[in-house]
Amino acid sequence: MSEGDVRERILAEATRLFGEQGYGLTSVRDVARAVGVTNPTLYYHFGSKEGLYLEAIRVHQEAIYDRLVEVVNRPASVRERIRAYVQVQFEATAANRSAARLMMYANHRPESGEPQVDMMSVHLKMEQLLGKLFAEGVANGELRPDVEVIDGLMAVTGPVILGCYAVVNQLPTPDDLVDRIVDVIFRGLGA
Amino acid sequence: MSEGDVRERILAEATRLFGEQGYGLTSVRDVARAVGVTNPTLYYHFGSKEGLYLEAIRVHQEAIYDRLVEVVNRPASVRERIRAYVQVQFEATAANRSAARLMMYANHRPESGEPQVDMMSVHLKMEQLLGKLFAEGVANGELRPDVEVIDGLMAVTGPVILGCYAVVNQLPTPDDLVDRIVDVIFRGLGA
Amino acid sequence: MSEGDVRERILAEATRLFGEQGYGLTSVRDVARAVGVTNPTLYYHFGSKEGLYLEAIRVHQEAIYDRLVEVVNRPASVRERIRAYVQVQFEATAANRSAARLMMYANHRPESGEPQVDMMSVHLKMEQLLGKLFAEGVANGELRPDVEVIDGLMAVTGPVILGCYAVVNQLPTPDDLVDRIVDVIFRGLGA
Amino acid sequence: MSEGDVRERILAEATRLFGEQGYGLTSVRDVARAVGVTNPTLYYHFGSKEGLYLEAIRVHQEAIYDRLVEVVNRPASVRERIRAYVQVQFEATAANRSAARLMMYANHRPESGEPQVDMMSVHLKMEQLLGKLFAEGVANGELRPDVEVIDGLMAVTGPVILGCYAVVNQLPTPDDLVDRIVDVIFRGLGA
DNA sequence: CATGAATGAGTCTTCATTCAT
DNA sequence: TATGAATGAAGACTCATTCAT
Repeated sequence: MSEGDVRERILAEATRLFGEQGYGLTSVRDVARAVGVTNPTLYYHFGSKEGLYLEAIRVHQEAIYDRLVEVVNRPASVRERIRAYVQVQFEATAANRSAARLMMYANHRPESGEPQVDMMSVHLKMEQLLGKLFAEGVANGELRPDVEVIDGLMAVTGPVILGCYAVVNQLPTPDDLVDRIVDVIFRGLGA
Repeated sequence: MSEGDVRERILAEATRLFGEQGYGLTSVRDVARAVGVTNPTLYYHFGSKEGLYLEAIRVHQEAIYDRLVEVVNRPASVRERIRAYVQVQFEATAANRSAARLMMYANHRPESGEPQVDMMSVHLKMEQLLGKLFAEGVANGELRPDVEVIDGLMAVTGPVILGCYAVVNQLPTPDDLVDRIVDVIFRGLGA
Repeated sequence: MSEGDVRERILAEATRLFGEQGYGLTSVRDVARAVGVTNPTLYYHFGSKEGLYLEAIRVHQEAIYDRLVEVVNRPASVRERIRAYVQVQFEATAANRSAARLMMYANHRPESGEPQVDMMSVHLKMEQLLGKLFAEGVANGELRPDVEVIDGLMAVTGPVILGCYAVVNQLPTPDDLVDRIVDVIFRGLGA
Repeated sequence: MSEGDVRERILAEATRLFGEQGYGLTSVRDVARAVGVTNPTLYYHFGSKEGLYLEAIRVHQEAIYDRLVEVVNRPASVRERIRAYVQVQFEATAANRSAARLMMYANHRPESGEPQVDMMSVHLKMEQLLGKLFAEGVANGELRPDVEVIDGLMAVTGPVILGCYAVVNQLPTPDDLVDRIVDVIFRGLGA
């Protein structure tokens, strides 16, 4: 029907269904039916169920990573950039809950039986991104001089995951969640 | 037949396999074979695949929650108890990686197609646990007076999840991880 | 619980369930659960599912045949006895729809795969019963002299089956159904 | 593969097996094996075991009803048409005993547990068919003026069922069965 | 590009039955 | 008498995948 965007529509439905139901419980026919094409059409475009799954993940991984890179390289204070880093992830999650759920799903995938997604390399890339930011912060005095990458990861990525979890599952979140998180990241809880 | 209650052995193998492979890709026969019983025996004891899954989760939820309650009610400073709270979760994770993986899996489950596990109620109970701790800390001056529950959750639970993720996936973690986390929780990253 | 009538209660529930659901779709556990005993108890009393089925049928076959014998041997006109013969079957059907359904079910059983119930011998016995009645009628001038058994069977048993079918399935039937049937049996439809 | 439409061959074997063994004791695999195709092929064409069963019944219901309509609308006396009505049913039964057995089976089905076949609507349609015939007969003086539909049904359908039962089960029947039945229908048994 | 038809392997689940207690 | 626990066999059904068209 609609020109050559069949591929895109398959990816969109696959993202939605893999995210909603998981890999094992989403059948190739589920996806085909949702798109309105027949079964072999999917195989024509993606080769296998696994290929479709991996491609759906890859597309979204790439999209969000690109946005994070852009944010981290902005000319702004480290605090402002950390804030933007958190915000971008929340916004991306809210904008496409299915895709976000799929990423979470892939991250916490079982250690066998499902397609092995290369989440580690993207984690490392994001770690490098944050690491650079922390180093800048330490250098320009915005951060404590003894802050190491591991500390920053715990302080920043932990709350991000929690927040995304809440958004994906539509749990109530305060309006000023991002500011609260940044505040805690910088000041801690201690008196 | 062999030693050990059959029911317990089924639960143990189910925990392992559901954790390793996920719900959808673990077959009832997988579990039965691992235990060394036949298929209907599982149905005799748990009624269905879903019943087995839910029971496996329930048992471990309960076990860890009980330990957390004990730790939070100890006579010690809030800082020490937060430290113990974090440590208990890491230890439990390391002690039974399969069960921990299963809990993570259930937490990040797809929103349909798999058994609906009541993770929310246990989350709320743990939130209350931490909330009480934070209130104590604010009252006795260990915590900043403006700390609210949401802040504490982000600061504490976020790093806990990240750490458990690392332990479950056997990623390298520093020996002093718990101390680093507590330090960041209390002092933040800011200069 | 209740003394020695366990056997009777099993038979009653078996009759009901076999009648309602058929042999193939009624499980031994269905019956056991309905009675409130465990599975092996049924085996203790009846040896097998097939034994239970056959016994349930036998009991009801016997009961209705005895009543028919009694009716046919009454000192009355042939017409009155045919009327009673029809009425007894309708009454027995209405009194225990489950049992009646079971008898119908057994009669129209598939020719393989289910326990072979000896319906033929009871049919023959009832044929003899009616045959005697018809002979009497021919002899005493109540029936046409050329009436043979086959004619009588068609005229009498056909409507009886139809009527029982209606009663079992709770279809509406006229109040004077029996009289109408007897009238048609004797006078036919022709002008 | 082999000649003949696969769908038709499945229907034929399904009719035979459901008729011979009943619904509950006929497995999908039985049918597939008899046709020489694999299990999912049946699902591809009929969606479910129930769908196959209902379709098999529907096809034969339709076929016989069409023939009865044709017979009843012939230009002939009411008696001749009733004779043809009876004969058609016997012939159809003898021509395809499996299908006839299936129709009987479906008619006397248990009231739960098996697919609900809509036998009632076809019964009503046949009742209308006969009703029209009876009304004609009363109008043109072939039938007694006080004959109502219920009388006719009992007199005609009863013997038809008995006769079909005999044919299906290959019991001995006299050569002039149809004439005997018509004779009894019109003249009754009475002197 | 796309499909209608087909399949081998596997899914969860239930069955009638048994046996030590 | 009755049961708790277990089983081998079979049930209906779905899966990812293929191939001729």
